[in-house]
Amino acid sequence: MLQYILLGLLNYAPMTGYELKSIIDESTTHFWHAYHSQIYTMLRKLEGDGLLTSESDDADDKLNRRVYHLTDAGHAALLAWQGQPLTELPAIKDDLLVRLFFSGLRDRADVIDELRVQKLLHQRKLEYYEALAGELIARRVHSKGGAGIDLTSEARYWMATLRFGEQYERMYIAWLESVIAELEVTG
Amino acid sequence: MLQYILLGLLNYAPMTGYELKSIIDESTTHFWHAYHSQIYTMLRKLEGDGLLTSESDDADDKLNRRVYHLTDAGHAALLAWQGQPLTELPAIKDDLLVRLFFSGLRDRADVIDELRVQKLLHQRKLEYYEALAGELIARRVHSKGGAGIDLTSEARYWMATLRFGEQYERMYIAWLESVIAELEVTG
DNA sequence: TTCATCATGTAACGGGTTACATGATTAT
DNA sequence: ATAATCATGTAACCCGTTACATGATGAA
Repeated sequence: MLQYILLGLLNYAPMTGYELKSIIDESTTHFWHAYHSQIYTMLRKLEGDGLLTSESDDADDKLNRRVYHLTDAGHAALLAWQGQPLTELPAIKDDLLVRLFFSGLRDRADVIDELRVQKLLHQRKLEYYEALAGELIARRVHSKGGAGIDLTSEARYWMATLRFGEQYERMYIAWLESVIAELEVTG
Repeated sequence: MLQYILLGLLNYAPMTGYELKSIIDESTTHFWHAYHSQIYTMLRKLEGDGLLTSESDDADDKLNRRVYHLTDAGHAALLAWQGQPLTELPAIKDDLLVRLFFSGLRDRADVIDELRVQKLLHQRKLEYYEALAGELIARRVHSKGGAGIDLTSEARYWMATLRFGEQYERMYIAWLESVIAELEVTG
């Protein structure tokens, strides 16, 4: 999956690995994160496969910046991936649910404490998403000066993933509250 | 994480790898799945670490069934894991969100088709969860013959993870519907 | 007898995670 | 000066995934 994220971002503009990492950390990281060690390794691999080219431009650039560009083959690979729609459900892996599943042995108070910490973390994440959505909208208003009609097609999809994040966090918080309430009330 | 699932299940009763796999496929698989190749390998490892013992009982058992038991050290490891509460958010990895994020280049109709397929899959999953919840409740009613008051502490937590699954699917379906609606309406 | 299910393993490969490693530039 | 940030890599380890491999039992 990481390879398609890199191809997808480089389709917007040529970039260095560092820039790719920064953009990922502000966007896809919420549904697909990656370490810089993975990114640099994958960029070299994609270059080897002919999907990218790189230039370590300017002899006077002592930072060894390496700028990657999408090749025609890379663009084709991106389109090919998009042409094969997902027909399965993405799997969930969630440590907290595993822990909760086996919590029959634990002190109820300890379980409640852990759930309360999770609730706080999810509330913070929700606030972060809401701030991000606000920025995206502000940027659009600023560049267009009008009411919210003409999102570019990219921004429309970015907003959709952000709304997912918000609704996911709201669902998670509501669920945590219901579990906490049930554990608190019953003897 | 798999190791704690195995320790947690063997805390209920001694079992074979095959039985563990079957139980996982009906319970934790919704938030943590595992292949049989992983399970058998991990069981051997945990035995090597002294957390489990195994007996390939009965010389007349030609199926080579190997029954695993939790040791005292294994029980202690389970409690130690439970004693260190989660203080981070479990990461999300979701292919569909990656695909949607980069869908600006695609035909809107293709995107809508893919989202509709996802909606169907999530609806099926939701129905599956609802059926499972019904079974859990029926089993409780049957064993107690009365109104829903005395879930064992285990069943209470199992139901909580099931409710998570239901609410997750409902949130996902509602979100898909909103994205589909937005894509259908706008030119 | 043949198929589904029971039952247990190994091997190869790929991807994720942590740690190691180095050095330049910019702001305080 | 010194810390934060920019910038790029390698290596070891662990885990997940797919495929290979074998054989017994029970039901149709």
